Amino acid sequence: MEGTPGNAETAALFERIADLLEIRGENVFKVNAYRRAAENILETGCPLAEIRAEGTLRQVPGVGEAIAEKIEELLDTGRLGFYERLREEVPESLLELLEVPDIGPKRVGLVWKNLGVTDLAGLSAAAADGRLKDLPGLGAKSEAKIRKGLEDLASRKIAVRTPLGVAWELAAAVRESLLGAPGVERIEAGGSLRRMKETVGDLDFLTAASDAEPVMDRLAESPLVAEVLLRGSTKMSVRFRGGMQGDLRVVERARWGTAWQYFTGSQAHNVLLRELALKNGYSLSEYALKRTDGTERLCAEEEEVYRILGMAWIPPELREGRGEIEAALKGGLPRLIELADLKGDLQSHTEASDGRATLEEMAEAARKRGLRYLLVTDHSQGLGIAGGLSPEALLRQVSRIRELGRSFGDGFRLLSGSEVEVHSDGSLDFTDDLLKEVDLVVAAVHSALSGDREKVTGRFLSAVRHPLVHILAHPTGRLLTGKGRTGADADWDRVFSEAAATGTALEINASPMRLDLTDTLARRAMELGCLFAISTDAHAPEQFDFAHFGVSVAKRAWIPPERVVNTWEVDRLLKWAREKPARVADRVR
DNA sequence: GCCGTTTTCGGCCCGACTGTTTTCAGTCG
Repeated sequence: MEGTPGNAETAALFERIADLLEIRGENVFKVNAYRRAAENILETGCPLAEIRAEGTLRQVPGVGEAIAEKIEELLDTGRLGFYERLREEVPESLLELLEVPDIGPKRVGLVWKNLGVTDLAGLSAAAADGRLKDLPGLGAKSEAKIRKGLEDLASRKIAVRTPLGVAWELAAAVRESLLGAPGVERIEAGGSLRRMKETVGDLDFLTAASDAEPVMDRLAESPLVAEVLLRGSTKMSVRFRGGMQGDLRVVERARWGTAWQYFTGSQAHNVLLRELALKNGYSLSEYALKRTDGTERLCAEEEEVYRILGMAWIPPELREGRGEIEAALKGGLPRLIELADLKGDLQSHTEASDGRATLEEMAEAARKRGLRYLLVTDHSQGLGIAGGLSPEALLRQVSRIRELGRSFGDGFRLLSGSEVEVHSDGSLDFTDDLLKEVDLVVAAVHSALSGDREKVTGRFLSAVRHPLVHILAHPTGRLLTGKGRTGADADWDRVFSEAAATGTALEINASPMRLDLTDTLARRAMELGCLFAISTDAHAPEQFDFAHFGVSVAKRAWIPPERVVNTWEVDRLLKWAREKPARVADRVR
């Protein structure tokens, strides 16, 4: 590990410690304490170093005396003695065994201590030799399942996590195919898909039906399904073609509320809610709120579950155990942004650069969706791979947009803009004189994102401080699809603080391949007082449909509508844009 | 290891499914 670890690295380290302790056979509550601390550290947007400087480490939920000391050691030295001693005792290569289906920490400990297995190759050999079936608690069937699990893992049939956009489409197709099954009253997807997490582990479907068998049969026979993994009387698991796993649960309609609440998660949210239920004299499960005397209160809708526990219904995007229950109990849930709040879109491309449709087609598509304005932001010349516009081409487009602008009778406004490249020295790809010709400027860093942290941060800072830059496009540059691309490692607290001070909006790019800013970074930016722009980055008319993904990121970041500049009327938006130079001047003074 | 509007000690969410089992452990969510 180089330098001081960030929150994500620290959380990952505590997760590893939890796994290693569990394999060793440590008390499960102690193990869970590390996991809970890891979760909360990961969800905290504020860097641990800063929390420590404020002396409030112990106020992070799940961080007590022992874990706080470990965090301090990590921050001071970049190392953790406790972890280094632990890994000497428990081989770290054992962690890869946890990826195998039907293998958990107990069985890893079992094969390690009894057979001397320390990695996947060793487990494969033991399974092939028939040495697993003689272990206590295992038999021939378990050995066969493990052998199959190892094969599936090796042939990559098992998907890790799937980008939200991909999972979304599969879920819609599955839901559609199950809706017509006999006896089905309602069917919805829950889990991380409903919470709109940027990647989805598996698809969770909940069905209200008088009879579970027909809908299970329907799923089992679906052409989308590659394999049925298990099937009981109310629960079934499948693997879809492509590798995603899916779970189907069937409940009575009268129990829908508790079931959907449970099936939506997150696990951390559910645990907290169930603990709260216990304090109120209830045991909460997917079936009911049960009094200690055994009587049940059924909830047909989620609202009732939350109401009985003394709070308003919590939007799924907030259910991550990040303080939403405390806020709801105090009546302090934020007013979240909704899709209908968006009045315009502030990043779009036409065939002039790398888009697939004309200016007119894009404008028409935006107008049809009820938007009041659209900012056209074709790439600047420096991004040759995307057919960036020359200064002359941009000027031609600006005058064309002004002409077209008069043709919309209903007040729809087509705005001229540019997605201008930020060079490696922090300068922009177009001159100030040219940029003054457009209504709004979106600045983007597309190259050398993985460079030196200080240098990368400097580029973002120059972009944000520029008097003519209004929005910072897809700030981290990460990509979720294909091989993916990790986002830039910058000092985001500095970038966000500067954006807040200069009134520069940070883009939440709604394209499902980007979702950038991420929810946690957006929440940190929110705390630091930033403005945002939720933009689809549409390269074709149908891509305006991406907007709801961006809205969900904003919800997950607890962002209210007034912080999002494209919820504003166009006049206010343009006034804000014109005042950027004055804000920068004030900042420097 | 964490935590407290009954607790600074003694708890720590709840259940389905499978396989190995004479009553339950392990995995998963």
